[in-house]
Amino acid sequence: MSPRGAEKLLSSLPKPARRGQFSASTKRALVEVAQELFTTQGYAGTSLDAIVAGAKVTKGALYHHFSGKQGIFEAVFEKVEIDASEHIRRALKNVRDPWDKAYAGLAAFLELVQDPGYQRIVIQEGPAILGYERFREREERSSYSIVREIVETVLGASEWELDEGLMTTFSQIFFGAMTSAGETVTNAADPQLAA
Amino acid sequence: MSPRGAEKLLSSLPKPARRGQFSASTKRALVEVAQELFTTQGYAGTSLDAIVAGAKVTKGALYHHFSGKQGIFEAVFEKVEIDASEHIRRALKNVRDPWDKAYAGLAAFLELVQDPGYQRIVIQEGPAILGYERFREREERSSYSIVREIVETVLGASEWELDEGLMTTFSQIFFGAMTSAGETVTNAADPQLAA
DNA sequence: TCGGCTTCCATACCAACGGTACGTACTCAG
DNA sequence: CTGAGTACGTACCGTTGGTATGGAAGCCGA
Repeated sequence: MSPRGAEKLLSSLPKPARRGQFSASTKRALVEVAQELFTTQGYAGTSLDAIVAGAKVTKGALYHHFSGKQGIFEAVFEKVEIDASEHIRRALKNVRDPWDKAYAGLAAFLELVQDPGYQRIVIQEGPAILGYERFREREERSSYSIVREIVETVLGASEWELDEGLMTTFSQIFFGAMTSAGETVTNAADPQLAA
Repeated sequence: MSPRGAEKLLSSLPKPARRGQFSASTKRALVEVAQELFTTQGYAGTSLDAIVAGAKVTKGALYHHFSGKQGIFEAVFEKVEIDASEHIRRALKNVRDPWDKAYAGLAAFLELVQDPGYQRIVIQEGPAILGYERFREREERSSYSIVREIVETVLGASEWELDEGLMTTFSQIFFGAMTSAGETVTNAADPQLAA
């Protein structure tokens, strides 16, 4: 029954759909659909065909804007991280006291790791897809830098002498602890202990 | 043109290779080759054809012993984790003092995360392949349980009153911190600070 | 306004992959 | 000797990521 030949000529009006005037938004549409699918189905479970179908375009469009599957994942990853750091910075906006700031940041972070999108794309699949090096690199430019910032503020407010390298180390360890703590379902005892 | 019938009568005997008497070792051979390839090429970069070629068998054999690609990865993952916990337990064997024990365990763990195999299979690709839940589950049964053990010893030796839930939380956070600390290339300052 | 260049995208197609169906050689209990 | 079960091999399929080709729409200098 060779399925070859007689295709879906009935494809209806192929729809110019999005052309020309929508050209710029095509990229955004692709990223949004990809984010949704990557979050729900995972990276391997999401096919490019599914992405382009959801965005109402074809693979030609995808490969025009991105380098490939990794490329569009990277774009999604970046978007998620940007949203994340914005989320945290919003929570820190109106807090002045260093310790309160640390607490607010921690609370916001714990909210973050609760989000399925962040969890799957950043924590779970990020390292495997981007490679560990690039993953850490990205992380440092977003959430970690915030942690570092807060640690600096807190330690700077105290009267301890602060060694540069020591502070970096402390930030990293504390960041790891926070991630781990966030993973355990946020029971109320955690923040107090971590603090 | 039913391909049924006239098959490859010319199949020649392509080497019985490993049959019958090696039957049990076939599984081990597959796991070993898979471990090597997963470590060097990564999960996605390793094809089943490459694995079975390296083990001198065919896909039929692989699918006889394992449920699929995920199945054989899981076997490799398990092996790596077992080797890892053995590595740590060996380092703890002759140490009696609680604090020395903690230090020895930490040193062994830092050695561990330096190993490319552990790094790639467990840290990097493990979560993405097995899913985060199953990954954590496995982790808890191996390295984490050791941490917990040590923490219990140390805190038990001190004169602090120890709350069960609090100790669990502390163990988890400390475990996260250790992982994070291990990730930063082991500079000599780390162990002292963590202690 | 006309050709050429670039951006943006659709269509057709391919090689490779994971997975399956089925056949076959071997072992062993009865 | 025979039947069931194990341990594979082989051919094949559907889907996938990726590419080659080319066409329509907008700038753009002449």
